Amino acid sequence: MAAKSEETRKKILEAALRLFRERGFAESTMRDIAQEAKVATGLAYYYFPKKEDLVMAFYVKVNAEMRPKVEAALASHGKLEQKIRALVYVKFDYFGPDRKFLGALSGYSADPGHRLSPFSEETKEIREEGIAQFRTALEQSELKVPEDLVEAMPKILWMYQMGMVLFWIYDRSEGQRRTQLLLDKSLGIVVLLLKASSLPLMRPVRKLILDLVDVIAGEQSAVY
Amino acid sequence: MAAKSEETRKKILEAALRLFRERGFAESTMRDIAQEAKVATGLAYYYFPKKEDLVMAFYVKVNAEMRPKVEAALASHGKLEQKIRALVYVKFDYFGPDRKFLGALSGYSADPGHRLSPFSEETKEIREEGIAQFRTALEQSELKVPEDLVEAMPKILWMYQMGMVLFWIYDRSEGQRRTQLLLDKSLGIVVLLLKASSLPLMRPVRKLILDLVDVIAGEQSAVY
DNA sequence: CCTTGGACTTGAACACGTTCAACACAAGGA
DNA sequence: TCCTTGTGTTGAACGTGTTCAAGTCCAAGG
Repeated sequence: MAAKSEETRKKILEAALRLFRERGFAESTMRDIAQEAKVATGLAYYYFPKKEDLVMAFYVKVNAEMRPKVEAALASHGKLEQKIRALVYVKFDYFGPDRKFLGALSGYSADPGHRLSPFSEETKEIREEGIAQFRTALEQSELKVPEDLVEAMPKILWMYQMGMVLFWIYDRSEGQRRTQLLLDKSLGIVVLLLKASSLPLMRPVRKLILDLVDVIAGEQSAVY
Repeated sequence: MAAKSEETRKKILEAALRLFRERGFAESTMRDIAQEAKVATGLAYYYFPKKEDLVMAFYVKVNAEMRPKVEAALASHGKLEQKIRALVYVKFDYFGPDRKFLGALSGYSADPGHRLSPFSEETKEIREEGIAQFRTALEQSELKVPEDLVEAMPKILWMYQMGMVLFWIYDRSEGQRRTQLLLDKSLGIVVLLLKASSLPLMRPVRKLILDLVDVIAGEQSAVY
């Protein structure tokens, strides 16, 4: 009966997330987690071979739970700027209670070789989904994206979002005011640049940006 | 006799760096290091309370050793673009043999709360020195930097450099061609933007950039 | 009903970062 | 010369992530 197994796995994951939220990631021992789930230490490892895998599972879980909200954000009327803002805020809302716990991990975020990095092979699926959100937002908007930028643009916006989230995670200002400020000040420019990008005059600039995206994105992930 | 103590410290640090280079950071045990230095494990901790402190010491050491080369780079004739490039290359040259070992650590780089992060309180001195290098480069150049940007510009260039170094660390292409490409493609724009920044038309853009720098740099470091 | 194979579960054991109580030793001071 | 003080130095011990040999349990085949 696979259901039983699934049950156990869930029990362990929930115990882990409970402890992570209460005490933080580093402060929660695998022994603690197992005990909280009322199983032997080894069993936690049977389902989650590394402590990191618990985080990975958390990431997948939150991503799934966010999906409806994301769709709602995309379905809402409003200009592109509003939609981008809405997309970012969905993330803030969902990660909100876990901001501190995320901070403990996000050390890894810069290292594309690390499994938990948003740029890693293992997070690829989630990343693609995130990029697709921005593709949809762009398609829905009345904005005319130049042919040569169609592919890269969603990636760029996703990167922009990642920057915001990263900044937000480390933002110690009360209520993360600073992040809001940054978002307010930067989002306008981003959209402005997007609009300006289709000007004929901008052709060389586009070429340049694309080159940069190419160099940066080009196989610059996975195993180190 | 303080000299004896200093001697021991050096012996341990050298053993550590030797092992880090040979096997990598994670693969070198504190026990290994102590043994390589022919001392007890505890003694390594007497001089370097955390394994990280060995890395910190490495960072300080390299920074000091780089200084003459940096000065040479700054003293050389050439346009601003050449100097920036020269500054970046000094770093590549010095960190070259340790690129892999740096990769093992630089997970921390995104976390300003982590001691080893280039944005942390503990690396402040080294960071300031790095920023000063770009200040000098700017002063030496014939470029007229608008008054309101004088303070921020070196910081921006330093950030640009950090980006390049980070990219270089993770660049798995042969001889880090990709990084060279990125540098070639981006440096031109950077300097172009620098020049354009003094145009009267650019005043609002400058204001905006400064606001952004303010938000980002504003106390966004230190203890989490 | 017994057996067998595989999924599931256990707790002890290991390696590594780190801590710490204890000891060694040199330099003054009595 | 003995005592005191402080800097060096030692190795055992602790907590944590992780591994693993040894079960336990159960469904399916005989």
